[in-house]
Amino acid sequence: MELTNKQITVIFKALCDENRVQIVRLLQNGEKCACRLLEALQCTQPTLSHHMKILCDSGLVVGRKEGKWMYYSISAEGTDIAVQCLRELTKVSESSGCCCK
Amino acid sequence: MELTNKQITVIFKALCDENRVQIVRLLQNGEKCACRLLEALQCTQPTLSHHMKILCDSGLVVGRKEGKWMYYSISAEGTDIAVQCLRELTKVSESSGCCCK
DNA sequence: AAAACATATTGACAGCTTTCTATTTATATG
DNA sequence: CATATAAATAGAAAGCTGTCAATATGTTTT
Repeated sequence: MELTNKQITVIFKALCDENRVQIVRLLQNGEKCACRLLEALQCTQPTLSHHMKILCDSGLVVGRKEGKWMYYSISAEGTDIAVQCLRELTKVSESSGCCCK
Repeated sequence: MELTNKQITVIFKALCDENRVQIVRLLQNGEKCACRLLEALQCTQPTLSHHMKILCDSGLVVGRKEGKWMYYSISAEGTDIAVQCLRELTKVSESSGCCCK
């Protein structure tokens, strides 16, 4: 998995905003309709729509349209990529000196 | 480990900027002096200092002062917290319906 | 076809981020 | 002690982000 610096920022930008973190928490209970999220979120519908776009762009969340409703859920694949990305990015190479370099 | 939404945003804000992602990559090879990072980074010294502050605030990076030099490295503890935080945040509860809710 | 509803898009504005130059603080050296 | 060096801070400018009101798009129902 080779991600550019730019792609990495897109993933983690999703979690840079308190409202979006809250949305992810709400989705931990399973797939939710946008209107349900809106009820829980003290913001307007366009603002929610904006946040959902950023979450979907990051890959952490996926949307599914059903009639006039939009259902969102946490993406297992997307979150696996994010976790692996974070692990690899913060992994210190074995040949690197400890604190005594 | 109970982090607030705000604390979570502070962690991931560190990785929302391409320059900071690049800095973390540079630190994968081990502890580095600020002046070394500056050489590799096409930005001014105050800008680097600003980014290092955000990285340290996130806990992903730690700084160590030695004389007039400042040495930075990836924090094993901080990155473990970040990975665990990301895992927990994106974990879907077992009782949640699949796609058929 | 018209009305109602759910969501997305547009455009505007306030506030935050990134970046720079200039300056300050702290440390080492002649 | 004066000078040089490394890093942090202050202040300002440009650009990005989050937010809203208004509007558009798409879907269902009457």
